[in-house]
Amino acid sequence: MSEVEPRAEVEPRTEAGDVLTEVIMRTFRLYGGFLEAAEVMTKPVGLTAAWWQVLGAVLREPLPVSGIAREMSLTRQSVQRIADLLVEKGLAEYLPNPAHKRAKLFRPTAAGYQAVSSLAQAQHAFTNRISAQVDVDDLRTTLKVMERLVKALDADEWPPQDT
Amino acid sequence: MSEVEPRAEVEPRTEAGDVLTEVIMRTFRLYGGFLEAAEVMTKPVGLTAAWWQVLGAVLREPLPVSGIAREMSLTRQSVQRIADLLVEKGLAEYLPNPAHKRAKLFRPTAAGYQAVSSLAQAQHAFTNRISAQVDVDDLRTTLKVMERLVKALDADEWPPQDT
DNA sequence: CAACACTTGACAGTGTGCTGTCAAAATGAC
DNA sequence: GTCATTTTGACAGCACACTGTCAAGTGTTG
Repeated sequence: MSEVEPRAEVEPRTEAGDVLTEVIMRTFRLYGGFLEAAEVMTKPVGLTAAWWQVLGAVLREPLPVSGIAREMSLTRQSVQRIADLLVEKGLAEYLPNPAHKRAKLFRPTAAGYQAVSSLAQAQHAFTNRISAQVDVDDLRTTLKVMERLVKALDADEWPPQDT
Repeated sequence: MSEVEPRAEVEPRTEAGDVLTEVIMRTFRLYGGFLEAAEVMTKPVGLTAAWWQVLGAVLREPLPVSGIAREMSLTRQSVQRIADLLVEKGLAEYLPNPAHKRAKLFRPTAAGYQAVSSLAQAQHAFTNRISAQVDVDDLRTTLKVMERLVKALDADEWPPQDT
């Protein structure tokens, strides 16, 4: 066929690539929609989506702030701010950490547990309601594809070609 | 069957609901991943993901800031800030609007067009690369499901039951 | 034309996440 | 035990999107 032209090489847009572009746009819309739904759910309980997430990370066992950040791949600083707010609102508390003098353990209070468990209710109602409107097998396929995509993205540190 | 117990009614967690919960978590991860990819792509061009989005909205025809905001369901204020920055960087400009004295028309400059078109290249390379790692039919199914979910979310303004 | 409602840009403030820097505490190597 | 490295919390600053308020401009209606 024709020779390679290394400079003017125009990327040819595959069909799969076009579908993925559409998927990406839906991902953004869904992200917004799910976030909004989370805010609707959390409002009556007096939380925000972010607080819910942080509180949810320490339901099973207390963790230092930096540990929470690591577990959900956020920065210490973001989690710290929210954790302080949660303590201020009485939904969580800091415990002395026998293993580390600075890194106090973070844990929900009774009020915190109660808020989260009532949110779990709302969340199940929500996911049941929405998922009832799609084919379950297709939904499983979707989950499988999304897992593949997450993996592909993680592996795609955009290796600068052949270096 | 058993009578209705309107108060203590515990939501029973359907299987589809559980799958959707997983899908939601992947949605958040993918959102983060795609956003990061966009930032990697835009950095060499001197843009950010948000700037790209705003610039992309006026490729075909100039629009006032409020029109852009409306088209991409953002607030006027967010778009205004970015539009001002883009003008400051010489990537876009304001034109007098014959139809409205205050609402100037926003449009990319030649430099802006060039930046966006080079980004289109990078974006195609990216989507081709990633989409090659999943089954195309499954990807189409995913798109279909996501469209259904977007629709379901939009319709789910959480109508307070029967009011 | 006058009075009204709506749109628009400007300005101020909030929430969420990020990066960067610093010092104290903990850890690991020697 | 000592010293360099890493982890951690605290503090400061930035990007992005939001809400709310105000005045100027536009349009609609009587």
